[in-house]
Amino acid sequence: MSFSKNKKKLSEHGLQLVARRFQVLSEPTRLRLLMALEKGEQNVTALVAATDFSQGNVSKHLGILADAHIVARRRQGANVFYVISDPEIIRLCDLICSKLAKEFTGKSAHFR
Amino acid sequence: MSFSKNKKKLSEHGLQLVARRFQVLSEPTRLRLLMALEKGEQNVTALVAATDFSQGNVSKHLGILADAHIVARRRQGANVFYVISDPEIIRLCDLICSKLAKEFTGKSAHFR
DNA sequence: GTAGGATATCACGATACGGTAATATGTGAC
DNA sequence: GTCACATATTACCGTATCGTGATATCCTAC
Repeated sequence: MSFSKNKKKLSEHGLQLVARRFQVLSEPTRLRLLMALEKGEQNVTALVAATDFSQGNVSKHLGILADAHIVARRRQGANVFYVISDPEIIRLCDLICSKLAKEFTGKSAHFR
Repeated sequence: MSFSKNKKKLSEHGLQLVARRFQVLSEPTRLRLLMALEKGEQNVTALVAATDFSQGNVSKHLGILADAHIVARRRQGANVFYVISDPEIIRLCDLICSKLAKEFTGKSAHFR
């Protein structure tokens, strides 16, 4: 794993950054929020309604996604709107998803 | 995030599977082992020597990677050889890595 | 059979993370 | 200014995970 197109070796710090990026994507709550954001930009209240998570919890996870530059914040009056700022992340999730689907003979057992 | 090419919604269970897959990739130790395995199939002893992790720790993490079908085990006498069974995972790591590199103005600050 | 190397597993303590509930901060209407 | 709404943050607890050290299992040579 070069983790780099020019085949340079990753430093310890670089490795931790990559690991951290994966970790941000490793929580069902955050993935659910990203799925909700696929429909487009939404404020926190809408995301709370869409996911049935608590407001504080949604806000916390959105903050984590924003810190990782996966979503972007935009304040508009009293509302804060979030939007997916890195669409490639979605392709990445789809890749994992289709990969997992192939690992099951009953492919659609976990999807509907 | 459809997480599926045919745009079907992910069930709760499916979501957890995707999250778990990302979680497996979210540990520096496991990423370092994958980097070592890029050179080709190796047994546990070689991986311990290459990484300076304890033998028990290496074995544990290899087991996690094997459970996720990212690496494959092959027993040969007293030795057990591991090999990357899903090369696409490496491309995925490289993608994240180059993505991170772009987020820093001093791109090569964390790589050498 | 025994001995030794290679690998896996177990028990433990430390640390990190997620969810909840409460509280704080920010914003616009008035 | 006050009030109400929207969002962020904090403190707490429960749980999961990591690394270590010791031990157990597996395999081969003899």
